[in-house]
Amino acid sequence: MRRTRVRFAPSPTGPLHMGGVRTALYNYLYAKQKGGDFILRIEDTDSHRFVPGAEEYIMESLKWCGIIPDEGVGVGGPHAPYRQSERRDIYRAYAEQLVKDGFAYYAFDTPEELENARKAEESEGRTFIYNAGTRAAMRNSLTLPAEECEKLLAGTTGWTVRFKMPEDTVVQMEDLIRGKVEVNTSTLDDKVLWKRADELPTYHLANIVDDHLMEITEVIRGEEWLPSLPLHYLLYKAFGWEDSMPRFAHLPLLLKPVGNGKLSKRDGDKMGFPVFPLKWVSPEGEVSRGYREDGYFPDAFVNMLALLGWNPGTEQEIFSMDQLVSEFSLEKVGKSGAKFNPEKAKWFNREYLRMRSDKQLAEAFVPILAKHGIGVSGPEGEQHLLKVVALIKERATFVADFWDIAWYLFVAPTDYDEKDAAKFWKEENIGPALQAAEFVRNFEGPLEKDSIGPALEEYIRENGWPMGKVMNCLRLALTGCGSGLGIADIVCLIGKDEFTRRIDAICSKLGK
RNA sequence: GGUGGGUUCGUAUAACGGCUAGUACUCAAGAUUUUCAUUCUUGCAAUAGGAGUUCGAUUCUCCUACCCACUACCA
Repeated sequence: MRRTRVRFAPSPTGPLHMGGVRTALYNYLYAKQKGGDFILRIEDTDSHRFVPGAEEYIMESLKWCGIIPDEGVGVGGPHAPYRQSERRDIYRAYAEQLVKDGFAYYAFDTPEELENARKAEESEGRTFIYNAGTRAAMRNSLTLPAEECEKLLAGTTGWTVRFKMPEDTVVQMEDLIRGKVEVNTSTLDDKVLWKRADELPTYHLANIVDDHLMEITEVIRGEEWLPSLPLHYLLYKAFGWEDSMPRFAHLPLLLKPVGNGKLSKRDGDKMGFPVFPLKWVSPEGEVSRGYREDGYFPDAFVNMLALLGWNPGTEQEIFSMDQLVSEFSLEKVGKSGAKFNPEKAKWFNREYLRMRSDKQLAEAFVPILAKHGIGVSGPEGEQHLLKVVALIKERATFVADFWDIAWYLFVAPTDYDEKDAAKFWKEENIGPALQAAEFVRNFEGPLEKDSIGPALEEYIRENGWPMGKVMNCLRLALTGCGSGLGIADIVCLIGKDEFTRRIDAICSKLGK
């Protein structure tokens, strides 16, 4: 029994999309559950698509999510380097070996020639496939005389090594999620494995070689790789590595919330939700929002992502990372694409916000208060903040909501909502409200909700005033609008002096 | 077009071939509350269509439809 080793192998062509984070997460959960290793490998074999900063972004995203690699770029390990561009010397020999053993050949076709061949087929309504059916008509080491090949190979023209796809053979594969999958090689093409132009392998070769060398036991990746699985099977076979070939699991795709198609950056922009874990600024200066910057807790984000395509088989929805590690199973990963639901993402964050301690939330609130010029100092200030947070956490989805919900506990309103003022600041309400205010001011019991609240209510009831109207009149004075926290709560948190000032302020502003 | 994969309430999903197809989010209504929010209760809402196997099909098989991916010297 081999030690479980899985890898997450993103390409640094841009910011890591939340679907990629989910793939990393599933790999991580699988590895940790089996007591194995999670490896981060960077597949940067496409020199043209390299984007500066993308690799750092990937690492920071995983770190934020708590998906920590045991080995790989950024941490090192026995199979270093883990960046494929730094492993280029390794691949050429493997490509040559395949040629020598008859599983691959050199191809000299120029991009123009390939393009023409494709066009010719397309004009007849077919798709050009470079394989057993067509390779005899192309320029490669199978068709050209040996001397000419020698010459071309020595030249600087960009030739490639292509895999010699067997003719009309059914490849039988096993996917951990989908079961048996069969494909006939006649529909597959002779994939380029290695490029002379930049002396780099393509994904397929690098992937198989590295997975073999790094002793990967399970490959858990996105569904978009399923069509190339037969090629990968055949490569393992050609190398004679069948015995140690990893098992494969192809994850369903993450789909856009409405309509059809996979989740893309555009959807987030259009519908107002992040598609990336962290904020990303492209080299061109284009900004994409991130879950972190939008105020999501990493554990809430991870929890949400874990349930998008996987389910525990029970009705439990809230999982810590440790619980996910012990509960996760590939058997319970679904086969069909999962439409992402931004509302549910918010729900998860709301749940996690409530699970946070008042102390944690208060600490997170401090910087926001500071931004509004509110300082919190001393044990008294902290105690006060704790009380505020305890009161408002049930009403918020994000910590950033705190200010909108409770700003009036820190600063007095400067104006009053016109509609609410017209509704509540009426002659018949003002008198009772001012008397109620006077009652509050003279209240001699402890300034606590459970003490002053019932007393105030009783006072209003005794006088036969309409509770709602009087309370709303007071709320208008205290907050500037007709809805919000309970009056008793507000009084206790702003204190009698401030209470009095606000009552006086509205009287002078709105009259009376 | 070709190849592969997929299809249960709007969404995420549950259901050894066997109860009235369950749960969560959303939405709606009601209760509670001084308002709003919370909370609680209730409700709306699904097996894509058609054959077949079976005593019995959401589940197994086939066909159709639709969706997705792949079809690069990208990953």
